[in-house]
Amino acid sequence: MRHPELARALETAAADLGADAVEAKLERPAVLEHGDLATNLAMVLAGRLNRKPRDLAQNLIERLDLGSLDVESAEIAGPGFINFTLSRDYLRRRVRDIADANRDYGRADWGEGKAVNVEFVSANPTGPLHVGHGRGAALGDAIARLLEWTGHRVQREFYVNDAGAQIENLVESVHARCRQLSGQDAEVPEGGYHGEYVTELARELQNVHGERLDGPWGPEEQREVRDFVLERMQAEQRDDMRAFRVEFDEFRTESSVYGSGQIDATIADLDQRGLLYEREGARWLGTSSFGDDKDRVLVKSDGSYTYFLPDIAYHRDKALRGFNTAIDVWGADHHGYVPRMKAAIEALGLGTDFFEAVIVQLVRVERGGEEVKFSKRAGEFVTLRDLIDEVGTDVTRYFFLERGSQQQMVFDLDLAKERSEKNPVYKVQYAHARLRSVYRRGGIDPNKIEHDVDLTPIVEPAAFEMIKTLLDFPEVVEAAAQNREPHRVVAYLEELANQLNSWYHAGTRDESLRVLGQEPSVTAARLTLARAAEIVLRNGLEILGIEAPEQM
RNA sequence: GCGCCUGUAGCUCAGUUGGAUAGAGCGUCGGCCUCCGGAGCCGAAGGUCACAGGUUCGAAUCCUGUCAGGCGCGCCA
Repeated sequence: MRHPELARALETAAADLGADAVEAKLERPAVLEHGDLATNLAMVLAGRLNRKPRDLAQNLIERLDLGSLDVESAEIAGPGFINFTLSRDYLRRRVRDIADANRDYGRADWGEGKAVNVEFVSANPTGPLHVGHGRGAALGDAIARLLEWTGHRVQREFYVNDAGAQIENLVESVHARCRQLSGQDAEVPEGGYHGEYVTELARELQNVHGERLDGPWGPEEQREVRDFVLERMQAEQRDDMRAFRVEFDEFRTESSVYGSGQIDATIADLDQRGLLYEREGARWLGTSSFGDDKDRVLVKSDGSYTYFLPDIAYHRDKALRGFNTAIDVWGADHHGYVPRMKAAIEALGLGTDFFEAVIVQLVRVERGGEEVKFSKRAGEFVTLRDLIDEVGTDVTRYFFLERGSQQQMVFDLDLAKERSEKNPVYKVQYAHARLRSVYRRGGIDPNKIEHDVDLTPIVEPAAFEMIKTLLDFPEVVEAAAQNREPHRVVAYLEELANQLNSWYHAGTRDESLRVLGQEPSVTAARLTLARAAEIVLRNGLEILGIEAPEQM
């Protein structure tokens, strides 16, 4: 909960006592008895001013005009905390602010319109997306949403590695299946793709081309099949992403980087900066002067490029396109790649803040306590499509977003399929639906709920606890956006849902605590609070890309 | 061998950027509700924050070391 006036007053008081340019931090104490807000300012200043913290706290308090700051009491506690209890009227007023802000509550403008490119998923077009991609997709999209909520201009981007050897590998695998389908002896090559979908591709090709593809393939056939396979796989991945409620603004292909002359431009750029050198017939980039373990090859001795070079060119292009920041969501197996990319970015003179990598750890899927390893269609892994089909987009996104991305996670299918409040997704969605249903039962149009009503009928301590949680929302959004950590929003929503549900359930035991059927003034006040809670639940779910249902 | 990530309740995970008495869900146990079952409601038990030092008014959080797990260390992509 923010209280800028109080924070400023504390800073002024600190300056009066001889400590200027300090920032007064206010936080919600963990225990009720410690009031509504607390500051450790006196303890922070004690060392600097060489004074006793508790005395300092006393001096600070004396310099505050408590009444005008809506502070009812300010108490010194423990080693030197100052615990503030705010007037109930202040809290009630701020409920009204939430209802007024409505869909904008939680939004901020500190992003100052900066352009951020968020690149995620970026799967090879060689097969269906798997659960790991799903986690990256949920994370990348939620980060994008968080940045949008905090005043950034965001582009969601998917990098398609359509030029690598893996495509040829898939084409060879399809070739083998084609021959098998026509009754010939053929083996999927070593390290090839074995999933059922490869056979599907072969079958489709046969339907189109008949027997033409049964024999050996010349360059013509190779190219045709390659194009076909690329298009099919990309289309499928796009469909999966759409089903997962992720819309990319841009699919950038590796081949377009090759075709645009940016490789040469990148080489020239680095060369001009004197960071390239030749050794053993290869061209190296001196990444080790920018924090990398060792220098890296860009052009191999046979004249071909390493994977690294087009990747640098691609990221350089992000800067040329005008982005202030490029965030990449990468799987944990690529984390070792981060230092060299950061080094390359710095070598290009783009600074240390332009590029950011968010690492997402592995997902293990379990059913009945046992790991689920394979999907029928993909063979070696569980596909995202399997998860969506089985438990739905909302649940899948929520589960992926619930944990810190650096945390390896277990996806518990049994819990995910549970359609009760045991399942945290439903608990949060129920909380929202419940409030919508209160409006329906009361024949109330939520958009016409009067905010400017007398809120003094709100007196229950539980209600004020919930109000304080509602007031925390903008700070949670800010911290989540700054740290690229959507899971903070999830944890917050679960806490809010718990409070809301228990506020609501109190009415099933004691009718006088219900929203509807009270004195008109009481119902009106509680409706405004309900509205504020509904708004926060809805806005929070929107940040996660999860639906806020009218009813369950 | 080196680097990065992780280690918190039986399980899955949070922990307000160093704050006060470490939290939630699942599971377990008790009560309520229910024809039964499920769901739901109320409550309880459950902790050497991997371990050992250090930094300071204060450490799950920062530093050092150890242990355990994951990942990565190509002129592969």
